[in-house]
Amino acid sequence: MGNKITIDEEEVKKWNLRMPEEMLIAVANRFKLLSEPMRLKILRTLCETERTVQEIVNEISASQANVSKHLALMHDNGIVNRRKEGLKCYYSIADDSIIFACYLISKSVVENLQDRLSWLQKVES
Amino acid sequence: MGNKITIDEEEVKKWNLRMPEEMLIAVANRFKLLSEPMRLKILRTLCETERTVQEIVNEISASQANVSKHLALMHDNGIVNRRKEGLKCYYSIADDSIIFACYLISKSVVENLQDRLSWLQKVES
DNA sequence: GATTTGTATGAATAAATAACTATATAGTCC
DNA sequence: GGACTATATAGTTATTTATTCATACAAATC
Repeated sequence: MGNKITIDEEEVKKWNLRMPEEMLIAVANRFKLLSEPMRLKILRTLCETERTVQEIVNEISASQANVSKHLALMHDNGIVNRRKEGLKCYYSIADDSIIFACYLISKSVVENLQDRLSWLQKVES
Repeated sequence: MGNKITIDEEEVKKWNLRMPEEMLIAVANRFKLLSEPMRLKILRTLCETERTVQEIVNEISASQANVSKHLALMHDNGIVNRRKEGLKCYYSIADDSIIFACYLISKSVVENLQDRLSWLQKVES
């Protein structure tokens, strides 16, 4: 029946606190990982369950080399897990907070679009 | 006393749903905005309250031109507000979900670092 | 051991962009 | 209008990186 995630707003504001430069760069790097549509597509396929490279290649239309490189990058940065089984290599999401961030941003982007649409409708009428 | 933000996990999983290509690109673009340390620094100064360009330039050490460009970019993408008052131009955060995302990712990055540290300590001992 | 299959990697190319310098714009005050 | 201040913009450079093609590696099967 739907688990709830609860977060204290006070805690959110702590992001505001001074943070060493390298921490900030680490955060920026993590965002950079999420800033490519192709990687978001890959992560989306991993939401349901782990997948092999080939499965991902088939789902999204992209070259094997490209998918493999993106997966390697995400693995190096600890946001996906790798599990080898014979020839196949299964990848899965290692960090749920990333999916959460995707959800937040998606929602915000949609709301933004909706606002612009309703504004357009007002202007047109 | 802290307000609580509550989110349904079921809803989070909806990110998983098919999403038109352009939406995905919009989400990626928003992440890209957050993927530069300099922009995170700027956003951080805006967390407390609105600020002028000069105030930001003084707080973080960066050139006026650079700060101005980053602000323009973020304004064009709707994540900061612009308010002119005479010569000065006040910027503020337009989209709180971005701060929330920063919080989430920061937390995850810190935990990740802590894990690596404790792993290192185990190895060393 | 040779072949096949799944995945990774190296080199090359093209595109995006952060930062800098110099300059322009725009509002304020004399 | 002229000087001054705050902000924005143009042009340039250097760096990063997504993608492609070709090839290497590694495990399984024959």
